Amino acid sequence: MPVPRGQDHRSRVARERRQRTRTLLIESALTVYAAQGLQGSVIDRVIETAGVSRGTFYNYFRDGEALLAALALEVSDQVLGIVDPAVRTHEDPAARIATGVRLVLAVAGAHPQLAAFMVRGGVRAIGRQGLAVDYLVRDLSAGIASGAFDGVDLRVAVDLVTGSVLAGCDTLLAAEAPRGYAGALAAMLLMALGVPATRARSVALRPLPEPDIPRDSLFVRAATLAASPAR
Amino acid sequence: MPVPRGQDHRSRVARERRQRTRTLLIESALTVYAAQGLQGSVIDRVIETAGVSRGTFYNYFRDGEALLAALALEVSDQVLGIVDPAVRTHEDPAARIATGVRLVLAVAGAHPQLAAFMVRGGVRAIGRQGLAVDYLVRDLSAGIASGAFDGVDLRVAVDLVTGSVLAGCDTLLAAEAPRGYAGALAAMLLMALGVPATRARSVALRPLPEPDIPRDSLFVRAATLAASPAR
Amino acid sequence: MPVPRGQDHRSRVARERRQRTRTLLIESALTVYAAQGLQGSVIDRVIETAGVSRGTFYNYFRDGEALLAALALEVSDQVLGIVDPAVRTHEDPAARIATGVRLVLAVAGAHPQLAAFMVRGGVRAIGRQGLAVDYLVRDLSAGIASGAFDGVDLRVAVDLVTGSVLAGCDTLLAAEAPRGYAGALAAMLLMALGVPATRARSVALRPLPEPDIPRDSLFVRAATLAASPAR
Amino acid sequence: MPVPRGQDHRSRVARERRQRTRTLLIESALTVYAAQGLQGSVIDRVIETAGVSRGTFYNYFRDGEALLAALALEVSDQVLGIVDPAVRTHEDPAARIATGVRLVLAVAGAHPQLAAFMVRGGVRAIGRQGLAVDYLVRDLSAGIASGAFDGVDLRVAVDLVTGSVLAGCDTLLAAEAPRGYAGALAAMLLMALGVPATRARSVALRPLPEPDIPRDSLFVRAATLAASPAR
DNA sequence: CATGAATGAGGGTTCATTCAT
DNA sequence: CATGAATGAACCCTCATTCAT
Repeated sequence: MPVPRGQDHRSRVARERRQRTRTLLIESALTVYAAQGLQGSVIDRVIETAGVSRGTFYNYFRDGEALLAALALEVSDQVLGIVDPAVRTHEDPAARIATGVRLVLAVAGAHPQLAAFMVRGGVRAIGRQGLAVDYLVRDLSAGIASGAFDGVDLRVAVDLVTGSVLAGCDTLLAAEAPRGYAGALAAMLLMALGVPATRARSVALRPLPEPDIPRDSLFVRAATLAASPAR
Repeated sequence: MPVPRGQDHRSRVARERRQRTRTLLIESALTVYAAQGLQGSVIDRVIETAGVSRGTFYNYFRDGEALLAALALEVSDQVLGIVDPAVRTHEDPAARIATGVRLVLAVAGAHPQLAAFMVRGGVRAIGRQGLAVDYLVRDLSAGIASGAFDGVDLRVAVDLVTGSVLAGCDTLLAAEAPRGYAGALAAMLLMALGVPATRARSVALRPLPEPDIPRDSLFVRAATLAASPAR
Repeated sequence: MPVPRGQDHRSRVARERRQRTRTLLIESALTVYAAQGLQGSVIDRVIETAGVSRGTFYNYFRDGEALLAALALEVSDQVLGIVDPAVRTHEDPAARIATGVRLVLAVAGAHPQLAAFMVRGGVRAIGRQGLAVDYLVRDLSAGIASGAFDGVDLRVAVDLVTGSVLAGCDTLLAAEAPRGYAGALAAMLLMALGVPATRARSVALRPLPEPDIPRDSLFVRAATLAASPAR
Repeated sequence: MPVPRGQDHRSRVARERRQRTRTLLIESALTVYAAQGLQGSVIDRVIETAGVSRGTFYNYFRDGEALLAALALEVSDQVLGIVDPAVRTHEDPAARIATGVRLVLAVAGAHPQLAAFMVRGGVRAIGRQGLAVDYLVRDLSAGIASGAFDGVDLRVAVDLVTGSVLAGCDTLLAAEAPRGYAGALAAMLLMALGVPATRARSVALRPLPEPDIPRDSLFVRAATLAASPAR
């Protein structure tokens, strides 16, 4: 009669539980930040949404800022996880930019919480140093170097793209985006970068594969949570 | 029924004083919002900066929100007062857009408090309904109607311009803007709108008259206040 | 018809009110510290005792520590104000020490809150640097220099006196002090300092003037407060 | 009905382990109390220092108070175990008092954790009822009865001795004690008790055997623990 | 109208203790 | 018995707003 390796088993179970609670808190945080931005009683609402006690929160995050940082990191990770693989299927810098922009807007459109998080100050949290900007810089630089984006200043281009996408999220959130909004925005960005109109439109409007959002992604789970808070 | 002169005089003086205090509070508010956004003890700092008592504040504004609204209105007014006259000197929609964008960035660059206010949430306060957007819509619509901006969706164009300018303010604020930043941004926006590159650059890089910022404008006075708070 | 100097009057009234509240808080603090020492919910009880709101407390003291510091200073001041004048009526170091010790114990005996405050940690707050110790050092040094306290180490003597007095306060607080307790303690301290027994006793047991405790002293008012908290 | 040996063995081993953990917790408690008094997260630090889980702690002590009580008892026991044997080698009450005082200070000097524990409130925990005071009373009473301490009030004498020793610990802790501090203090105490100066000094300054502090005493082990917490 | 003391709801954080595994 | 996640009461502190003078 084999004895279960109690030690191992116990600690594994504990570790898993810990991870689950941490994730739950981050999901709740997305829900809360999306709903009310950075102001007000963040922690209170997070724990209520998560169905967890006040003390538990502080067992996982030193304070609200730490939570926001963790959330920003997670959001950044997951968005990139969805967007970058599709971006990488292209060699052409213009196609990469267009794909990235369109996919980000697609995800934001499908997950209003993400759009809201970005618009309501989350982007500040991710910051200029955010990974997403690194990827954008990567593709813009390649285009500039290859002559595809002739005479373009990197800094200006980054602001153009990030600023437009953020404003786009706001529009998506307000449900005021016309059909083909994302494609049109991407096309205009390419034109701004010097891509001829015809090509810009053909690249930016070509069919886009559905973004592959995992069933248990942060965004999906947070949406569920928003619909029916734990407890 | 003749009003005694004394009466008249007294009430005029009183009205002027009232107006001065109100203006002082709005200037202080700009200083404070620019310095710390919406977090922390806003009103405390406003009255300290203005050198005015707590009670006085509430004699002029019902609450903090009312102050923010008044500030947003004032900022919007003054920016337009500086920018629109210069914009109106042009008939050409492209020139109008470029001039507007460049001047807004010039003012923001010259007055970090304005840039900070916009970036730190002031834009939310001004809102989409803000006058500035109306003017932008006016010029974009004209360009679309005239065929200058061919195949452009108004909504997308608005987002592109406003988003880029806002991101630009952030860059200016971080003092990371290269020389010619505003012109380059304007040129790219024109290209995005379908203006051919050569023309876009010639329009967007042509010499710009110094923005005419009145000596006693909100921005100038707020800067003074930031340097040496009243009292 | 003379106009009241409104400005002056108003600000004077305000200043007086401010002072009164501050004093009230310090009195309440003495009551509270005496009752429960340094542990537990100090601020809550202070404001309840003072009949004042939470916010008011923080308008006067940055935190509990600042309150304790102010209280310690005040206690130190007032005890010395009562004790030192009587001490100074003597030239003889032995008489000075004996008078000081007896008076401190007399005040502590008459005002259990003072005794409790010292025993419950207030002395830590006053600290070794407290003024009282300075005065003690002054008199001990004089005695050592004059040869009255022959072969005595200052540091050791300070500890002997302060330690004994503190222990004495504890005994007074427990109401276990026999008649003549303070005099007997003072006599033993003089003997420890090398004063011959007969003289020590004659000096330490000679009639002592009643300590002159002002009607509105901290101790008297705190006692009133303890009996019937404001509101 | 013979008990199987295995049973016996197992339970003995278990009992010993239990005892070891309990001791470890008490040692950790000394370390913690010495370092920070009663403020802050006592239990957290105790279990961290002991390298033991939260739950384990509560298997050994009902609550924090029970731990403090156990610690106080243990400290008291061990100090007396070191001091009393040496005291008992003397018949003379004066020698007994002097030896006791000097040894307590010697142990406190050698083990700052002990000094800190006593000063930081441990004495309150040990309380007047503490064994040490019983032993002091024993020797003082004998001296009074024998006429060696003529005209001395027991209560006053107890306060004098305990108060001075406690103040002495504070001085030792601050590392401000001059050479010969303990002897000088003891001599003054004897003089306070009526012992003539010459005799007091000869008794209190005579060579003192090194206190015999067992290698595995609470103090030694706690010091080790402070240097390198378990785990 | 100006003043500034007072208010108290609101939000943040800690830590002794419990309990399922 | 050991473990450590979860708990929540108890505190601490802030700041927009009111109101008597």
